[in-house]
Amino acid sequence: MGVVVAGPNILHADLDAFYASVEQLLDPSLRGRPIAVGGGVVLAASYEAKRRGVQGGMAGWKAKQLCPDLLFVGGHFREYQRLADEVMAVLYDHTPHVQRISIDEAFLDVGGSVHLFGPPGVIAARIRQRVRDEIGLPISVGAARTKHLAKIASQVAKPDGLVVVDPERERAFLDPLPVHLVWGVGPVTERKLAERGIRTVGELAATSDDALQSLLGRAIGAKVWALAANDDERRVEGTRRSGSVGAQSAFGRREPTAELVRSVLGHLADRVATRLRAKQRAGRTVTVRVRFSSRGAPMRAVTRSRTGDAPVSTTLTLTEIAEQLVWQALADHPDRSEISLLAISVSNLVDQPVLQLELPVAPGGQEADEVRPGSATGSARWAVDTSIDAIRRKFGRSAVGYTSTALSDAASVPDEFRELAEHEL
DNA sequence: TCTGGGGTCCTAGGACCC
DNA sequence: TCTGGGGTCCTAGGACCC
Repeated sequence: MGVVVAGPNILHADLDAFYASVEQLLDPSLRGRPIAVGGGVVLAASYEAKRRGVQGGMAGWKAKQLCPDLLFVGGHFREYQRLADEVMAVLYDHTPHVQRISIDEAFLDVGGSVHLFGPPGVIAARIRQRVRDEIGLPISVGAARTKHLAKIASQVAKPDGLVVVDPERERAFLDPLPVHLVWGVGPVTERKLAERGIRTVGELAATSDDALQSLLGRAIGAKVWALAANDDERRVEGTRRSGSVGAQSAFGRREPTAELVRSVLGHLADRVATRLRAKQRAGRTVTVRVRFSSRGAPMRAVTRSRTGDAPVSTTLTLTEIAEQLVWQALADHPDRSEISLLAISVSNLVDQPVLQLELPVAPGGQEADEVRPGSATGSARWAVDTSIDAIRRKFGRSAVGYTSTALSDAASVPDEFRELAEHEL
């Protein structure tokens, strides 16, 4: 009589060097060559480039230094979305329990599918084959008993591989791996652990929970320890609704003039508010971020936020609040003369159906509170915004809007890239 | 020649309430 | 003439993820 052990029913499927692989798919002359999507900054690098030390997020000039024959290609961002959606459709063919966690990766629970398709390893192989044959992209898959193990397995499987972690071999699989593969261990935590001589997951698991909590903080320490100890109870869920909506823009070193601040924030507020309205959401908290540029030293960013009583989703109101907050942040740092990035984020989201907002002015709503959708100003702004939304749906984003395109020359990333984020996963 | 854009979660201190 | 303890919300900063 043996103990029944759950099978490796959780799959983590992760497209390899996704943007770069799409470019190599679309243009066969790029195959086998070190390429990077982007320019000023590397958004994605092919494996040929990664082998030479090029990494995502790296400055373009640095990547070129490491790999002189690196080829920069502009991104086909709409293709990324389309192809990733096709891949997800293949995943859904094998189970309805798919949790997409980014454009190019997802967890699957195939426990209910084994009677149809065979054991998890067979399902994983089948998925990889179909994605390769039907779409033309390499995808790595990890199969294990928990999400954490499956995720690590897919990382170990890369590029273009499959790793199944047999439930009896989990400890042997985990112990020799480097700590940075544990979810939640980034560069800072990795360094702190290394200072204590902790480099492998096995060493991490052998450290006491208390010691980790005092080293890393209560929550992080407990979480990291639990994962290293192979105690992961998380289930594959549906895709969650996001708790905030934001946008940012980097524009190089600039003096924060009223014109610059107004035009950047107008553009950002337009993007954020449009997305909020499309989701029928609005948020009570507005947060802005200002990144100061400084020569030599690492860049410092500060945030300022304000939580109001009424949820915001109109472009003009969001612009006004953001402007006040940015000037507040600038006033707090009179020594800094140049900034390089502005961001707006709206959180504390609530549902705000269109119908509710189209109701007549609420009693007492005529007062000065411009934020309140029931007020005269709020209604007028809402009406303007929904008209613009409708025109754009019909004729495209550039058909009408609040702000000039003066800044688009300076934009380092095409709007298409930003739109990737606007697509609901 | 520094470093894109979209998110989540945690911490710590303070205000405020009971 | 001193001061409890818990809970919630807000703000700011930071680590981390893709």
